[in-house]
Amino acid sequence: MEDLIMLDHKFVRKNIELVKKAVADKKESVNLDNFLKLEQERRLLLAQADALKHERNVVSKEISRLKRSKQDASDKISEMKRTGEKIKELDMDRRRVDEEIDEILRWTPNIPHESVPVGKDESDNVVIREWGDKPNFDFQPKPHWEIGERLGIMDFSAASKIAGSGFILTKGAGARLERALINFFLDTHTADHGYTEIYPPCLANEQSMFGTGQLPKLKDDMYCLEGDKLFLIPTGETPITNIHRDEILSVDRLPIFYTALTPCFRRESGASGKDTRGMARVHQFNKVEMVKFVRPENSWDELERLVANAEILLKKLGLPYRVVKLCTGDLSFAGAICFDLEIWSSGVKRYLEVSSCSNFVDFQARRANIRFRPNPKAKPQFVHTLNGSGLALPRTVIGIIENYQLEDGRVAVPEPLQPYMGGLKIIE
RNA sequence: GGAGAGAUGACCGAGCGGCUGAAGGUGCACGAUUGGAAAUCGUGUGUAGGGUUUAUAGCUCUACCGAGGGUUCGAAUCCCUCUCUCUCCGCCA
Repeated sequence: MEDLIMLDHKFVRKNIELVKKAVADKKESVNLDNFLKLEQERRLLLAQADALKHERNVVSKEISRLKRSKQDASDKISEMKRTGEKIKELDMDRRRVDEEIDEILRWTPNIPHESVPVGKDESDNVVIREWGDKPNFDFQPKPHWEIGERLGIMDFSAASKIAGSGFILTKGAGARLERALINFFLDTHTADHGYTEIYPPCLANEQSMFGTGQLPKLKDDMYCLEGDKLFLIPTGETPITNIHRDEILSVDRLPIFYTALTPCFRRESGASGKDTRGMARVHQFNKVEMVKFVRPENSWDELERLVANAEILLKKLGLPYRVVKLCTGDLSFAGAICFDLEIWSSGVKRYLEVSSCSNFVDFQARRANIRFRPNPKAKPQFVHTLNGSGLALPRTVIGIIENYQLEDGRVAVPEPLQPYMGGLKIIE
């Protein structure tokens, strides 16, 4: 993979103002003026080296001809020896410049879609729509950790004994509730929405992490096995999207829809002190992810359907939620646009993000080199990739426990989950 | 973990210092044949970067035979390192 493609050179060069704006709006810091300078230098070095290589190719053929007819070629050989050294120098210079350019491009984020509101952080996100009513209790609703510990279905002290703070342990009906949700989600996506279920590796190498855009920016947010150069995946998006890395997909295979349950590992290093109680923000959690590979012209429609595929789960579960469009400052490095689904949870009295649905357009496809051929004669083109959670588990569990809690501390099981819980209607 | 074999274009597979951007086949596209199809025959068919250009057209140059480095006037071919795959042995859920 010597030639990793981020945003491509030409595009950045020709759309420098657009890229600069994206960098500023996403609050990244990338020196794009330096890019222009280096890019120019690169082209110059390349032209010089190419000219010399051309000469070498021509003369080498001549040497071969002379030798075959038993003629002397020694002055041509010594001339080419010098040319070879010159080429080596130019190539080395160019490689140095390439490395600097790539470093800049590696840190250049995807360009937000024009419809994305410019804003500094989550306070500038825009609520698109809301669904369902927040439950009305005639008692004081409790947070999930109180309910969970009293019912004996969550054990936070055991989890921290085993691994440390920020880890969770569920048991009995609590563990089963999560498993029920997982099955409900996967069954719905595979049976109703046309996704193929995958179970991928949950460790991934550097290249995969780069492909989906976690590297280089999020290096410190991930768990890394130094000795093996592997990362624990922070999301299922990483292994699933990388299934087709470095492939040219035949057009009749598109669109491809995958869904997968994976654990997600996050160091949450910048988040200490936030949501420390309970299971709203933890180092390891399960998530069912949906990933799509589509033709570019379809990706906006596919995004709408992706969001709908996640929303239907919340509707079926009867969890009140809102759909939020992220502003530029809250949008991920790789995203062109992103809708978050946030459920209202009565105990913590907050909206909790349970899904993020993004269109990456061709950004991940470039980095991971995932292409398709629109027709047999056409040049390969980058696909568009999308992904969204459907859904993140611990927070959905929170929503159910807190919104379905009863005054006596028991918890009702939403109807669609009951078959997955062996008919259980109430957790007590 | 030990021993061996291998990695070549969309795919399969030859080549093992110059005449190879790469034989042959499959697939695909176009054409011929057919009432239509199959079969057959013919032609074509890689990717990326630079230059030129209104152009992702054309022309031209360069690079690419797992990745990185080296030897050489010249490397798919020789040498070194790494990664991955397969076979056998050992070990283990």
